[in-house]
Amino acid sequence: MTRKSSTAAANDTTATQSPTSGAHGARPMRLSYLIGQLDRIVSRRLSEALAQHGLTLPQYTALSVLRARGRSSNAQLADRSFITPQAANEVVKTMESHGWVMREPDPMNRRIVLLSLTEAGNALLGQCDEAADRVERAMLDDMDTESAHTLHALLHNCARNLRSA
Amino acid sequence: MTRKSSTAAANDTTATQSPTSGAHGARPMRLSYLIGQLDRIVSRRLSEALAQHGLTLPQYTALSVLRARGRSSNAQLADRSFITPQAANEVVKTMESHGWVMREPDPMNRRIVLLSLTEAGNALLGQCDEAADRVERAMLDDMDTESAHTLHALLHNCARNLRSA
DNA sequence: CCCATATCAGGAAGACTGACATCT
DNA sequence: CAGATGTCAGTCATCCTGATATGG
Repeated sequence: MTRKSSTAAANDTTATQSPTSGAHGARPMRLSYLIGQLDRIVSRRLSEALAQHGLTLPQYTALSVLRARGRSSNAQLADRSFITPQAANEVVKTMESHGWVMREPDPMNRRIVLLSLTEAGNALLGQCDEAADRVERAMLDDMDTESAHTLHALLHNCARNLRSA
Repeated sequence: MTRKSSTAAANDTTATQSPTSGAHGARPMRLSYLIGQLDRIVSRRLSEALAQHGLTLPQYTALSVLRARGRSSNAQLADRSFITPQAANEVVKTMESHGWVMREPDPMNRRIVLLSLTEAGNALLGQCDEAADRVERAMLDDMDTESAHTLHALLHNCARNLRSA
């Protein structure tokens, strides 16, 4: 029984008024709060789904990045996964031992190790995509295709704005 | 200099084709990926901004929830912050020692401890709101008010769908 | 007896900073 | 020598699971 969003609202003694802040109750939560909340829920759902296939969320992210961008150095992978090169290296080491990714020296630069998906990694990724699709479909639920597309564009825009800032 | 989204694209050896996956290059990243990415960036920015006021992101979240919802039990706070009661308790203990939140026994149920903002906590929260506003303004940047409102609604909808599922 | 709440204890996963060697 | 990369080591903040005690 892992935190099933319980029955918390049971004993809702909902103080009619806070002692310090004058007005509350209908105050809209800020965007950063909603983003964090949603990420928490999605990550949890996704992790549960991926666990059935034997991999973690960071691993799934790395595999997705490698498929989308093709051969990448560890530094590139880290940058695109928004984690540190050290953290990315940890993930890669584990996945290489499982035979999901390959590491081969860059013919152009002996200092760089290029990473890419193996056949096994690509196949596993395909299976996990289905699991991820199920989670996202549940998330979108009633929303139409256009709304989903709008959300995609808005999120992308927000990330771009903050990255360039 | 902490990971300034570096100059990674420098040595872009961009393999013209992945060895395993046939087609890639323009594959759109899935929503869960974008959500995670954006949360990472926002959290980092927000944490930096909040640090100047002496508090962490989980603390800011807890203070915000307490202001928005009024007196709450630790269990309620945890549920609304999407963390475990134990984690919430950790945050509360620290904040109580700083004098930002008050703990008083529920007159209706001696087992429950009600949490609420102190004057100091409310004042500090107000200062941090300004810092958070700056981050969100940078995030929205060129987007108009309507887009921001749309994003807010969509995120809220997604979270609701997954929570009820 | 059963459930919810609060809280203590232990521990695991992730990410960060610092340091160092190698290569361009 | 400067810049970029990969990697090892240490550390830390956050969150989790497990267990206990108490109240409704």
